[in-house]
Amino acid sequence: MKSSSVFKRAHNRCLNKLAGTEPGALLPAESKLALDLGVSRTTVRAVLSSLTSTGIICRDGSGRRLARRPLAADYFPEAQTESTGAAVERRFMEWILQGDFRPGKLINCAELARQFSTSTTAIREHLAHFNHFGLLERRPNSAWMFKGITADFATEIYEIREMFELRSAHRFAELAPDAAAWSELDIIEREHRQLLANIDERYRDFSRLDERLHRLIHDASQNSFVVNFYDVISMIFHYHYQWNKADEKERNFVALHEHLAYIAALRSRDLRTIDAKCRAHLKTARKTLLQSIDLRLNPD
Amino acid sequence: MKSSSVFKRAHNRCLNKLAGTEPGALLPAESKLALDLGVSRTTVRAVLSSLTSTGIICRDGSGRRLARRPLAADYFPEAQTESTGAAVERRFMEWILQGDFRPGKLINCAELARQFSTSTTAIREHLAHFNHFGLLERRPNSAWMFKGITADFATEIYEIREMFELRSAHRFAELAPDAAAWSELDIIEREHRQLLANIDERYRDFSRLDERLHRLIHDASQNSFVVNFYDVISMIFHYHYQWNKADEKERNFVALHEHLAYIAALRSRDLRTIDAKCRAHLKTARKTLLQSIDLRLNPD
DNA sequence: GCTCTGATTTTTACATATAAAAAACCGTTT
DNA sequence: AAACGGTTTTTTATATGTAAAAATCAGAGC
Repeated sequence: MKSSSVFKRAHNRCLNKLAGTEPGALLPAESKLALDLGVSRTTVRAVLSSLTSTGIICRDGSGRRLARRPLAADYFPEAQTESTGAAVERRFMEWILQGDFRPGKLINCAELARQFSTSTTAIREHLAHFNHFGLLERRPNSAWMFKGITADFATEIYEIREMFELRSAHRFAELAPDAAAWSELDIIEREHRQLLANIDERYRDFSRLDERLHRLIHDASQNSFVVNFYDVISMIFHYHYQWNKADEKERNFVALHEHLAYIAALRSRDLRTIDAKCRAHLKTARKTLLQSIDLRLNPD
Repeated sequence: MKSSSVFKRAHNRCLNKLAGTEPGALLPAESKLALDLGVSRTTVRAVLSSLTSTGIICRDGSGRRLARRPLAADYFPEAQTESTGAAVERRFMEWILQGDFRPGKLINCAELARQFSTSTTAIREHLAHFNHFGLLERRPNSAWMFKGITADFATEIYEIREMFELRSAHRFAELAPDAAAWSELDIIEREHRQLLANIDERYRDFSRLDERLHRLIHDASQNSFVVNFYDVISMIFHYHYQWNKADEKERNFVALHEHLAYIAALRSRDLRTIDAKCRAHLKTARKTLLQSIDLRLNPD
């Protein structure tokens, strides 16, 4: 059966909205809330009905009013707001990064389903995702083969990444001066400087900023294959950031400066400079990833 | 329940092998046959047991002998050898190419399952494949959106294809002179010339040759992302070949000559010439695809 | 030892079943 | 008539069930 993660997520998001509302105030219409929370009116009604029974809101004719401010205890635990699919993908990545799986290892979904205590249907459907990422290879009527993450895999990914990012950076430089991307670049640059000013406490915030910058650049390619490919990079990086904590502050410090040089190059619109700064940064990023992989496969 | 397409395919392939065997001859061991037919020994035993009961083979101690030559009536119909998944993918492509689906059209899998008379599970699992190809967009808890095949989509694909194929062609030129790919290229070239000699009758065989040449070149990239991307190209082309029959002979004639120039460029190992010939051919191929798309979206 | 076949166990592919969520439908009210 | 809330219908996500196919086990013969 389906877990009610959509309901629970909407419920928590609704509480967040209500936290900024004065008690006694009238709530928006159901359809407005549905649009706002990104779910169907059916789910909104389920949430409102739940909030009524816990006494957070009360009916007033055909409308609803906030009865009291929501408390921390009114929220569903964060873990219950994750959909089964998202949980499978997260757990799978953690599983292959933490367990020691050599490339070539066979993975059967019956066993995985038992280990993750879900159904084989959910496993099958979501492992297909990693098949597309190149992490798994599906062999019909048989077990899946775990293929990476090896140094070769990283090299292949980076070969594509460099092609795509250079192309995207060129496109970025060609954007009209009034394009929204330029002001987003300004904001990102400012956040880089703020992060550098507090590097000692905030160095862990780098990865989110890294994602934002590179995604902005890739978006300029206007090519869905390029944009989708960044999802692969992003996923691989996301999980490896969690693994390799060695010299994290120093690495992020260097990367922040490389980003600033890259941003300046984009602003100059000089393709040669852009290529140079982009390549320099990607080279460092690849080195970091290869280091993480080496650390994981050959822990000292 | 699972269709026995694996069994039926193995059964037909086994009959093909037996057609070249003298009656009375001893069959290979079960495990040898399994390896040969690419299925498990369990399936081989099921096939052999079936062939025994139809009197095509007979037991001889612990071995088996061919009793009579197989007839056309002994084969399972071709349609039954297609797995459910493959059938769903093929039928879906035919459905979107033949029906008039404008980009943005919503597709729900419940309806598709009814139309294709399979289960929603099979539909869901295989539509995910087209999600990865960029033909569909999955919207959680809701219907799928059909995105292409539009002119924009073709342009995006060709942007990537050009990047990947130029890179692969360079790698191809750098292969050692004794690499197997060079002799495969010789064979492909010879087949091009043979096809050109009989262009009037055999022009339809071009698409298979096209696939072989480009796949050979992409393989030289040694990059699984590049190789996998060619699957997308291949699929799009495969279905559009079936659609656009206008000037087919002339188009294939031109393409064959472009291929020969491209092959000669690869042999010269001169990167400039390779780039020129590769670009020229891809430009024509893109034009053909765009024409097919236009023909489909705006039939005269 | 290795290779073969026969029998048993496990896994995969897919159909079916069902709660969660979306969508559609339908009077009311403004 | 557009917006709203109540109700009903349909669809999605996923758990469960099962035939097909793979994998494993076990004994026989060389």
